[in-house]
Amino acid sequence: MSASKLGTIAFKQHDHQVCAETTLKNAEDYCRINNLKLTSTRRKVLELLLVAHRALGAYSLLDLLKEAGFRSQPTVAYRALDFLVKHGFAHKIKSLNAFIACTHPGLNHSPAFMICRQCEMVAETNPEVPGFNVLVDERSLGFKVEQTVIELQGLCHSCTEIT
Amino acid sequence: MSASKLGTIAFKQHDHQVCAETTLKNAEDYCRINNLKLTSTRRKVLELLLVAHRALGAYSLLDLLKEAGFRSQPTVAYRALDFLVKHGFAHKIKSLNAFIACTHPGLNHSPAFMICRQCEMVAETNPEVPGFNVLVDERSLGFKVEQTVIELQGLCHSCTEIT
DNA sequence: GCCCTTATGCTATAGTATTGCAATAGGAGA
DNA sequence: TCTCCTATTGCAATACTATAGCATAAGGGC
Repeated sequence: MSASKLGTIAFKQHDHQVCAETTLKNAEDYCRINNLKLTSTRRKVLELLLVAHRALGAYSLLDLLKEAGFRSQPTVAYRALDFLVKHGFAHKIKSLNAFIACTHPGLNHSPAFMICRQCEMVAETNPEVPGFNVLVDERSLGFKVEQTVIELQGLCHSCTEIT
Repeated sequence: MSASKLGTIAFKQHDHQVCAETTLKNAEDYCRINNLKLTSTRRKVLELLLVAHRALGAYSLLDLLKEAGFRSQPTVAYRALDFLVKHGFAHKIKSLNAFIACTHPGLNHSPAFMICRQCEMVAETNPEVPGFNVLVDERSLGFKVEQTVIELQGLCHSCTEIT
């Protein structure tokens, strides 16, 4: 049985390649509509992140870019990542200094991430995911929240079972 | 009027020097009781963090250590910081790659931080701070949370008023 | 005194990210 | 088409953050 047949609710099963292609197509559409340029480097970086299906450091990405025949100076990766993050196609995981593709881009959303310390999978929550809820009352906090970084580290369902 | 007379609820006013001394004394007590060694470098780093009263990068800290007559190799700062973080005397703010003193150390707590992008102040929430609440239901998430990184970026009360 | 553990000294290097400036490409408007 | 403008890319250097490895020293228990 292939690994893609296994899974849990949050770290759910699917074919990465199909998932990647669909998301890439969506990204292209989104860019066309919003007059953004998904240049070949940017597209490749997004594709690499999607196929990897986990968080990648900028320099790992750079290696992959190199293999794919792109230039491999840091700026190449960082510039593409800046673009992708800025427009919601990817997120930076601060805990890992790494980047992950976003599967529902375009929204200016601030998701939370669940990072499995064992299998290194990163799951992004979205408003539909039950079980997680952050309540912020800016008035009583005395703080105007503009951005949130919420990263939960622990064990995903699969890894909990194994242990 | 001194800056210490001003303030908000979350970023509340107080005399940093007094605050620092009290917290340092508490840290000493805690270490004595728990058989930990608050060596002079560790103590100095904690003091510097407390007096700065904001997040400091390891290398800023290193500069301050140097001024204070300590050695200034990175390991000096990082080792002290490791100790302080490990035992709850300080926290690392991942968003900033910087460190901040904790004013209620010893507890193995996972606080949330509010980071003002304007004045760079960092406030640590604790369970008593109203207005902030994270609800995690591990069962429905399918994820066993071991550690949390929660960092809110925005504007503190004072900076909101000014703007 | 001896052993063990923890902390420090020291050097080197790994890993992450940005700056600055020149060159180029592609679209908008004359 | 030509020109201007803006966004992107090429390129080199450098800044910033963090850890590894191994030798030495300090302190506590027996």
